[in-house]
Amino acid sequence: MVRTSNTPRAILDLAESMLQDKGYNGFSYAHIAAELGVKNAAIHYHFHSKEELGCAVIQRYRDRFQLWVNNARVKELPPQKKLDWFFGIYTNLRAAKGRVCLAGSLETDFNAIPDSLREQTQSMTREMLTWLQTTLKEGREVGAFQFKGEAGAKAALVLSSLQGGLQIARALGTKKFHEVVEQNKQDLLV
Amino acid sequence: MVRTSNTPRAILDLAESMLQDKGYNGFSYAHIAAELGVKNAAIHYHFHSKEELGCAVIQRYRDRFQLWVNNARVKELPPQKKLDWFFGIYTNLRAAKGRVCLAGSLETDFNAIPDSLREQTQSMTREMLTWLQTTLKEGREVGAFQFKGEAGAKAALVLSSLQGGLQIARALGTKKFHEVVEQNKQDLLV
DNA sequence: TTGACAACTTACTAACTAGTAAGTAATATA
DNA sequence: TATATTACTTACTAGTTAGTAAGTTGTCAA
Repeated sequence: MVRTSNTPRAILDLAESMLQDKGYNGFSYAHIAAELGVKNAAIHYHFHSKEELGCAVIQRYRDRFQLWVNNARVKELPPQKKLDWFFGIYTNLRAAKGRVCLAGSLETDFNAIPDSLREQTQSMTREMLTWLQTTLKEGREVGAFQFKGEAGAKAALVLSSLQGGLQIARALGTKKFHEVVEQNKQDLLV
Repeated sequence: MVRTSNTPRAILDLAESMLQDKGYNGFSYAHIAAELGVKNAAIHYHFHSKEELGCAVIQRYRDRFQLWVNNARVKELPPQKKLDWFFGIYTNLRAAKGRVCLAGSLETDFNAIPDSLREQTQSMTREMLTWLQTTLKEGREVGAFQFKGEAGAKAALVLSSLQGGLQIARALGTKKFHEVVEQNKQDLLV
């Protein structure tokens, strides 16, 4: 058979966007199959179970994130630029049909998803929070940021607000999300 | 038949806690019926459809919130006490088996719920945000709070972070939620 | 040219979903 | 005491869910 397209990747792309759009219990194999123009069983051929597919989506996201933050050029960026990039992830999600972040979607469905997805979600969230904490800490040390208390707590506040901001924007519009981003920046301003 | 209990209320209580636990697509009439020790159809007798039940849950929540914020005694509380009460809503949710707030749950499932629920969610979120904005504004005017920019934007940041904080705590533990609350307080400190 | 293999489709299952129609039993009211 | 009403149960439906088993077809390597 001619392999004109990368089906597993197309499935992952769709699963990721559907997770961000409707949540883990809001989409099915049938939805993915229909969108891709194949049959239900074709999805099962590439991803044995929905649980496996979900895990693969998060794993790919984690890999993408680590690849970026470990990139040599990125590491040399000034703290403000790093933070701008991070905020940009969420701004892009909001621009893409009002998606929410993977972490927010999976944590909200936390008690309705398989164990392995919970563990993946935990790792993903920890990795993002750790990076943000380090970036804020370094930023304050070089005088780029200003905030009271510990970097870990400020990172938790910033991450929570971005995650919640995407959700609130669904009810009250994109303007609310931008207010959250701008207020975060203003609060960090030296 | 003996009416020893208030079934509609028991259904609303269960539906609310299940919404906060598993999301709109994570619970069914069968779950509620089983928990209540009645049959599926008994739930339909009191709430014609799941959509109607969902709306009733949010409406009751909105009524409760408005009753509190419009209470004469509450209105005379100093801004810090008002804010402490508001934070307490979320702290109590976290303590109750790690529930998330209704707004966060419904906004995350926003594209997978009926229209009427979207409208209810919108109203609920607007009402909470409006109250928070007013409280922050008045608090700054009397010198109880300090923050840069407009009260609306700061309110959006605080509300987003509480909502997101409950979710992140599911993955990383209650400590993360408390960090979010304390950082919010510290950032508002005069 | 043959045979292995990848990437599917067809056809199915068991469990669950919201929702309905008709029947039943206890209680309140006339 | 008769009747109406409330609060259910029993029994069902049509649609959807994840998942499986067996068959099909195009491609490529030996």
